[in-house]
Amino acid sequence: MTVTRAISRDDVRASILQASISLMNEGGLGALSMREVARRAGVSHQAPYHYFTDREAILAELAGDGFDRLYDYMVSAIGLARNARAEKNRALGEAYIRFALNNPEVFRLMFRVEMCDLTRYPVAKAKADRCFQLVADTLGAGTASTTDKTSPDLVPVIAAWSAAHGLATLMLEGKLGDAFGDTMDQREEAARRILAFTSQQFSK
Amino acid sequence: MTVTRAISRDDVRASILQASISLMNEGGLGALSMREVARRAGVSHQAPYHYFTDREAILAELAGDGFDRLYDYMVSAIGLARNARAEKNRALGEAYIRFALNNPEVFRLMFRVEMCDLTRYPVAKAKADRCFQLVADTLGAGTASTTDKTSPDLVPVIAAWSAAHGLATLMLEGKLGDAFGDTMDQREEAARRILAFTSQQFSK
DNA sequence: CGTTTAAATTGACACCGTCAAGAAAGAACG
DNA sequence: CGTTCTTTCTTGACGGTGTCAATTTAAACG
Repeated sequence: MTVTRAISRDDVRASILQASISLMNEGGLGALSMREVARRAGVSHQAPYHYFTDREAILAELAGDGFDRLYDYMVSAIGLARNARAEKNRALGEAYIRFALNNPEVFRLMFRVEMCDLTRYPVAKAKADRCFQLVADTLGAGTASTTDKTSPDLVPVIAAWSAAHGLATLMLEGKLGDAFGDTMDQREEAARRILAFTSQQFSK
Repeated sequence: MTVTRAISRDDVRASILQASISLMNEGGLGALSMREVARRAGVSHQAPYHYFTDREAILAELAGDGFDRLYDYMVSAIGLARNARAEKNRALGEAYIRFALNNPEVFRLMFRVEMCDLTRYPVAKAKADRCFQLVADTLGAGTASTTDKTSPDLVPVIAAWSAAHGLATLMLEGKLGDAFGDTMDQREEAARRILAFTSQQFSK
């Protein structure tokens, strides 16, 4: 009945994931190789295959974690915001962008289909869907035909989501140059300004 | 004085690029390997290194081509649009998204800094900047403090650009699911609707 | 022609992801 | 205790990659 073991199966799995995370954050997703992960976790180069079917399965797990963290970011931001629709929406967008800027590599991973195709990883997909549902529920809370909950008008929701996602992406990839400063604080402040403008326009 | 040669140096270079393009379009950027490119171009595995310093240099060239094509997309769309600011803006956004959907792989390449860091490829960077300038000039043409051409207010420009870019990205990566249909026409039509909404909101 | 210089090739190295087979270790049972 | 069985891990191999180095081929020039 295996009560106490020096190092449990879960420990190895966790150390593999931990190695993957630090590798991703240090050298980007390109530096996350199966063999280097194994090396860092102190196991043989094949051991990770006993916990993940292949490299993409590890990425899917990391992406899933990312969606969980993004969810927390957004929930807490919504909770803190003043109780007006426009305020909630603005807070949501800011949280989205803050997450992206603070976790660039995992954000990339979460939104690049060729890196891990979430349709093949149901649990990660569920975590992603939970995020999208939260976005839709929050942004769509005051839309025209929202009386029937079954099919709210997705157009305004996706429009707003696109605005936040596009801004996050462009900043992440350095496409906005240093027009808004180069420190993290300056970038976040710029993002806030741009998002405030969008949010204001979208509030009629 | 080398007048006519059976196959010129430029021919080889062009065939290498052509192989790269077809490889990218067939199997994605991951399928674009130095050796496979060489194989397709009918040269040795090392020959491409006489024309491009490394893999990233090829990608930079492809990205540059992409920006040129995007520029053409946008210019022609602006030219066709009715002569009102809102119409031009809408046409610009539609062209942007049409390009992304029609050229997914090169669009990804153009906006992923770890694939080719444009700061290290000045000619490609210039082509990119030309695009961004066109966007800024078009979108910023009627902004509040646009009297002084030196520093127009970038906030509305980037807000609108983000909206289009985010929509393109989300569609490209399949994050919008099949909520808007799965054929190309349906997707484009959906993009038009969403963009129309955004554009309308941004027009006050 | 020979000589010089550029171009292209072959070969090697260190990685990578992953399949396959074997070793080690532990649990179950007599 | 020993034996068997099963799960866990390792070692080894294969074909692929990007790229450096040395070498061969081809072109240009005198």
